[in-house]
Amino acid sequence: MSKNYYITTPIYYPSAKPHMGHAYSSIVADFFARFKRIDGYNVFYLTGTDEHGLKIQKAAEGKNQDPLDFCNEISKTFKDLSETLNLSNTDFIRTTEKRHHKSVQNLWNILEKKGEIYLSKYSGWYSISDEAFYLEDDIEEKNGSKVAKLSGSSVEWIEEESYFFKLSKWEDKLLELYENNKKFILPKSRKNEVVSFVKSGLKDLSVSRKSFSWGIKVPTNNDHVIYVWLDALTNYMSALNYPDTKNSLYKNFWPADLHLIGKDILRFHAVYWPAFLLAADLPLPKRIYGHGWILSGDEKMSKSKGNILDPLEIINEYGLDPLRYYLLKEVSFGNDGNISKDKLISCINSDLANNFGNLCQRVLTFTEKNLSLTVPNKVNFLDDDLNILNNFSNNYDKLMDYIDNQNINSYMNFIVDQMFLANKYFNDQEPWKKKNDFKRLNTIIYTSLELIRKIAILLYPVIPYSSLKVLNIFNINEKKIKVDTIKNNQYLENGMKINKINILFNKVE
RNA sequence: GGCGGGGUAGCUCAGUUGGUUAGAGCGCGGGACUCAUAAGCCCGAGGUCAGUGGUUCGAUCCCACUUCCCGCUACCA
Repeated sequence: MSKNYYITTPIYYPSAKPHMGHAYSSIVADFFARFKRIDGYNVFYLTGTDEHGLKIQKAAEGKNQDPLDFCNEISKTFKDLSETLNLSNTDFIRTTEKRHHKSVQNLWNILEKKGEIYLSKYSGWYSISDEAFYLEDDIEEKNGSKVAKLSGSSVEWIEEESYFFKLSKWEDKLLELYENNKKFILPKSRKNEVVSFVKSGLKDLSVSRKSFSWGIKVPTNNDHVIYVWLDALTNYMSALNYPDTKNSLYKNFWPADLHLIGKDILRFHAVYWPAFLLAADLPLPKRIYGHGWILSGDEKMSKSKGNILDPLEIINEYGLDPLRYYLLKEVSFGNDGNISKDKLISCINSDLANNFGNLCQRVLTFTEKNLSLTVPNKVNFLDDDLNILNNFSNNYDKLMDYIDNQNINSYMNFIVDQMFLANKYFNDQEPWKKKNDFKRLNTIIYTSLELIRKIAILLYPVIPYSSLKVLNIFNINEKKIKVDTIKNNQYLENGMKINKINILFNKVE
């Protein structure tokens, strides 16, 4: 049986240009997608844009534009970002596409037919400027009019006809799901939040709006537009040609293995989405991972603070792979992380240039001078060689486990440890003093080349461009990369001609 | 307010199912080497593991309290 893996990013809301948070989600997802591919999986990696809703409609009106034209423009910036980030996504879905409309309306019809959706009235105190409803407790009387305590903006009583989804009905089933499937929501701290939220009681969810029109129409009542989250979440199935559940994409890839999302949209994915699917009697995704935010310094990036780090600017200045490497290694995955130029530069110089880049350089130059760029023959491993080479086979299962638990940091730590050890190995073996002992010299070089190969393979999901440059030394192209070859200590063919490379990472002064 | 998470070296973070000298990277000080992007390697300085009390032969790790930080507490997404 072939192994399949389906991973998704959130679909991004294109009310403004992409920022570091979008880049982060996408890069992390790309890391897993690429890893699974070199581990022999068929991978479907989906990203896209979520284009409906009042905000978009208003933003378009503000620019005197048709909403779709407006979305076309901004969606393209997200698509461009995918290219810039070197994402290996299989598809890019937009909720304004026909295939998605069909999919959402189908899901709606099922839910309505099953009696999971009913027509009623939504009412409450609404603040137009806050775009939010408030509870009785959250408003107060001021100068004779009702205002929201938090914002002080005036509220009015609004009643609107709306369809409701019977969310309350699924409370126990959801709790059961979280209980039986301990890793359905990760990290654990976020799971606790969701559980306590559901335990506190679920109310039925309003899933249609009459107050604006930019969205997918309720099939049985065109006065209503389907609630953006019911719309948006369904994208994960639309891309697999749902409602055609017989086609190979759907059959191979649904349910998703991993919905990777930011912590701010956890509830929609961990509560509403499984409830919709349960109600429609469809299989549930296997895992929801809510990652943290990328902060600038210690603060949330914001225009007023002037501390926004635009991913495109960073990439222009320092390159893509350094950014990818930084986000994956330096951010404690699951928690909020920091990025600053100083930290990025320090990371580039010490890890990429001085450590790994220089390792490649010293070994290759040495091979050039002493073996005319060929893989040595007559290799005879001693314990010193095997000790370090075997780290990869000895820790192989652990590495797989890290990936399956989204333990990116342990994975990265392993790589960094091997970089240090490889440099130390080369240092301790002092091949420059072994010019009279060819057998030993050859073995040291062979071992060093193997170490570079193994490290580069593990780095492929992290920094694909740079990894491929390194692997090209050994004529290993992208299609030939298989992660399990890191268990092989003699993958490199004796006598094979190898290719020189330029400086891999330039230091930033 | 309620529920949850957290406060570990100058900085960013690991870790301990309780057990002799608490870890890594970066930064800092010193040393030996020279294949290499003056990179790499070795050695070192630096922590009352937030505070107080308790359980225990023994707590950074368990319990209680105190204090500080953060998240969630539903229909903007």
